[in-house]
Amino acid sequence: MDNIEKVKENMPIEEEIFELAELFKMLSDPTRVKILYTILENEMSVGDITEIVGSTQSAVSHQLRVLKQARLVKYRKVGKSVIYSVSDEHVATILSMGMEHISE
Amino acid sequence: MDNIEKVKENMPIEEEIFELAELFKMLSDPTRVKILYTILENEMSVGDITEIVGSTQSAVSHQLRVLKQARLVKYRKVGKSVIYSVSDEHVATILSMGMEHISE
DNA sequence: TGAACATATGAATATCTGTTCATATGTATT
DNA sequence: AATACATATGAACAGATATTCATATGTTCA
Repeated sequence: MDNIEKVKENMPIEEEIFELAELFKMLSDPTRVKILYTILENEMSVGDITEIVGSTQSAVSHQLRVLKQARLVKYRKVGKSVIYSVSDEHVATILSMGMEHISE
Repeated sequence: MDNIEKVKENMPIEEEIFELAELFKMLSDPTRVKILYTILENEMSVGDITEIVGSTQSAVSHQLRVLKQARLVKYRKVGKSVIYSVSDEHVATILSMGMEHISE
């Protein structure tokens, strides 16, 4: 068996490759990364996230929707506010892996 | 000190956020992910990569350039061929962290 | 040197993405 | 009910991105 066949066999299937790329795509925008860091340890309202991230309310809301669809964040409603948090412990791990990589 | 201030203090600086997003952007395209999986364990010529990835030679070459600029891959020339490999052990870790995340 | 091969590159194009602006929706308060 | 507040949403736009096609560059071998 040559190398090419060996690699082909160990290659994740098309769908996994696609989903993986999709996951990283979620982390490929500075605004989204900031949002995730913001709510990594504390849940936060959209208003607070907006202030911390330093973008507009609309932009933040749009990005929260993207993150929500990817199931990277969850939310609960409290009165007029909507409070977001990271929905998955892996997110922190992946972010710090990445951070470790770039700080070298 | 309120929560907002606390989060702002722990937030990575703008440049780190940007670089981090940039790193993940490299992993946000299926073709690039496939290329990286291909050369994760064995170095491979562009021709072999092209066959494994199942794209065109040109597309693969363009993406290799992107990965090269991000210093995620390195290469050596052997005769007419150029042989690429992953330049950083972290890449494997980040990929499998991501893979672990999606397979749940 | 010339032909064949391997890879890189540039231009063009179609698609995707993030932001902005305006406004809608939903909730609390008076 | 009317107003103020918090968030979401849709359309439009500008910029980015991946692929394709054609071709250039560079290397080997006859």
